[in-house]
This record gives sequence, C-alpha cells and structure tokens, in this order.
Amino acid sequence: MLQLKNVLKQMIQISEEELEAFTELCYEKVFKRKALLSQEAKFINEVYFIKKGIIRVKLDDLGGTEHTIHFAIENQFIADYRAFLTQEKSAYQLQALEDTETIVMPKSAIDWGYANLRQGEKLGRLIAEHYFIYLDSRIQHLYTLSPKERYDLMNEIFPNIHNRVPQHMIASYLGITPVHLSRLKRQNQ
Amino acid sequence: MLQLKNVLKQMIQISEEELEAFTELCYEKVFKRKALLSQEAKFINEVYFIKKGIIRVKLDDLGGTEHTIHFAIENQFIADYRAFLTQEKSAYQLQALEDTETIVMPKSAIDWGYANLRQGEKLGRLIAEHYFIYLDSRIQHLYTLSPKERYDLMNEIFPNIHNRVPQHMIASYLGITPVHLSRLKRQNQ
DNA sequence: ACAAAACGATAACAAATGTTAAGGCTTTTG
DNA sequence: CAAAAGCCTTAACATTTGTTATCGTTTTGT
Repeated sequence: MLQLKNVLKQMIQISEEELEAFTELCYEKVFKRKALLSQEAKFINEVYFIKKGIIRVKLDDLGGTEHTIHFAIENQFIADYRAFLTQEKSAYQLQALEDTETIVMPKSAIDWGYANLRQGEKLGRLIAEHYFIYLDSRIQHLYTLSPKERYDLMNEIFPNIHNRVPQHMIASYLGITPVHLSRLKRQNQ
Repeated sequence: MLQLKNVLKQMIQISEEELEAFTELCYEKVFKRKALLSQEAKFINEVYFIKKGIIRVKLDDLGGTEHTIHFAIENQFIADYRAFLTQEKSAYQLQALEDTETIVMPKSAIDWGYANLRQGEKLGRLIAEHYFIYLDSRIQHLYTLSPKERYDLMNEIFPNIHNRVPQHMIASYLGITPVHLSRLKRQNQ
C-alpha cells in the first residue's frame, strides 16, 4: 500500500490517520496476463492502482473489431471511469497485458473518502481533471496529427512501449490497421 | 443571472445567500458573431455560461488548417478548460458563431467557490466529470464510428445544428473535408 | 520440448478520403 | 443596392488507408 499512499500524498494534503483509514478499505488483487479485470460486471465499482504491470482499455465495436483506447502502467490509476461515474453499462473492458499487481479501490472506499477525507472532494476533482486533460490532448492529436505523426509522438511518450505490447495493439491505439503501421515504420527508416 | 443560478441549483446544494455571493463575482458579456472570446490571452482565466447563442472551440494546426473541436449552446458552460486548469498556453480559440450573450465566471470567482461554497469542490468535480464523460464518448465514437455514422449521430444529438452553423464547420467537427461531407449527404438520400 | 497459436512483414488489389478547380447560389458588407 | 465574399455541390484525379493472403519467425501453452 506504500506505493499508493505516496501517490495520494502527492495529490492532496492527507494525514497518516486518513491514509490508514482509507487504504484499509482497499485491497490487493493480482491478474494473470490476458485476464479481464472485471468480467461482465453489471456495474463498475472499482478503480485500480497499478503496482506493477500494464493494462489496456479495449472496446469492441458492433462489427466485432477490437479497439485499444488506452494503456496504463505502474503508479497510474485506471478504471472504466465513465461507467464508474454514470453507473451505466460499460462499453470498455480492462485487460492485463502482463501479469499485473493492482490495488483495488472499491466505490465504497471512494465514497467514504468524499465524505470523510478533508480533501476527498478535491482528490476526486483532481483525478477527473487529470483524466480530462489526458482525453483533451488525445482528441487534439486525433484532429491535428497524421497517423505517422501520432506514431512518432507515441514513441516519445512511451519510449519502451514496443517491448511491452504487441504491435497490432499499438496500431489499434493509433486508429490504423497493423498492416498500415508496418508500412509507416518502413517509411520512417 | 437567474439562468445560471438555476443550472447551479440543479448541480449542487447551494443556498440563496451562496448563490448571491457567487454570482456577484460574475458578470455578463456579449460577443458579436465571429468574435473570439479571448484573444491572445496569455492565461485563460474565464469560464463562460451561454445565455443565448452558439460558440465553437477551434484549433489551428501547424499546417494552417482549422479544426472545429466542439460546439456549445444555450445553458451550457464552455471554456478552454485544459488551459484554464493547467494555466499553460492555450491551443484552442473560442468563437461566437452568432451574436452571443454569456455570463463570465472568472477564475477568481471559481477559486472563491472552492474555498467558500459548502459544495464548491463538488461542483468542480461534477463539472470536470461531466466534461470527462463528454470527451470519453467523443473518443469512443472517433474509434468505432465511420464518418457517415458520426454524421448521422450528430443529426440525432443536434437536430437543428445545420440551421445554425456552416456545413464546413460540421465537416471539420466530424474530421472530414467539406467535399467529403457533401458526398456522404448525397449517399444518405 | 514440441505443436499450436500469435505475430510481423510484405505484396497486390480495393475502398475511402483528400485535393483542386469550376459554377451557381446566398449572405454579408460598404 | 451592388460588389464581394462566403458557401455548397459536383467532377476528375491523387493519395491514403484498408483488405486479403502468404510466409517465415517468435511466443505460448501443455
């Protein structure tokens, strides 16, 4: 839990007692490579903190095609955040791409935090704002950058991503086919 | 200010005294068609509530092409929210597409709200979450829907948008060229 | 350790989307 | 009110991106 506590301390003012009470409502959970973090759950009630490993958010469209929307790695929070907030049916699935150790923050813990942590609402606001900024820049890039430019940008942001995830998932994240990504890489040389 | 007060009352528990104190820190501002809401501002310190009119968020890429990222209409909040949050240089511009009446919520008012409204942080969280949900669904659609499907969806969500904004801005919002949108419309008949 | 599955590169071809240019209509502006 | 600017459509052509299939390599599960 130390890893999670450190990240929380960087985000808000929180006492040791508060940290202790909050993390007692959380628990550790390990997922095997390829496992789905929540299978067929009617409601999404968990936020994950990644201690070790890598997780992707994927989305199947009506035609059966699979899209990779997002990757998350060590020390990051990940959730099907929209379904968590709205309590509507989830569109996404979270999948471990390596054997992955997480800390589960159940909705009950988060609601407890809103009610009882001095800066609980602020923590919620900061997390929502952080995701907002991430999505905003994603959209900006989808509008203004070509697939090749997005590929180059991804190499800067995730220097080691190629060694951790299959290339067809990277292609999917970029919004192009694996065949096309292969072509772009050749042109880049 | 009544319009703004009503929207705030729907979002959080807020007393008449709190409403009064908060709205006293805000002020009305009118923009002519085509005007930019903040020109060349170094820092973005205003959130707008639209009383009447329509505003678009636009973005110029390095090649000089203009992209329309977002539309906002009556009773909605609009801001260059990322720049507002991060206090970094703005990538976007807000532009009135009709003569538009707004209520300006300056950053000082919002910070005052965080500190002094009972549910100020909650309001901030709800606004961030609301935007997050919107952006998340935008990204989902960009991944899973074809331009034609996005066009049909837009017609459902904004039934009257065609009568209010030029078609080339709609094309830009959809991520396609005006010529291509014109082709798609013909196919749809 | 081995068989099966997954993976990435490549080629040939198909489909989607962009570019440029022209014409006619509408709206804006002086 | 008239000129100018903006706007939408259409066509012809160019470019980008997707589809399908094959092959050799690597990884995985047992």
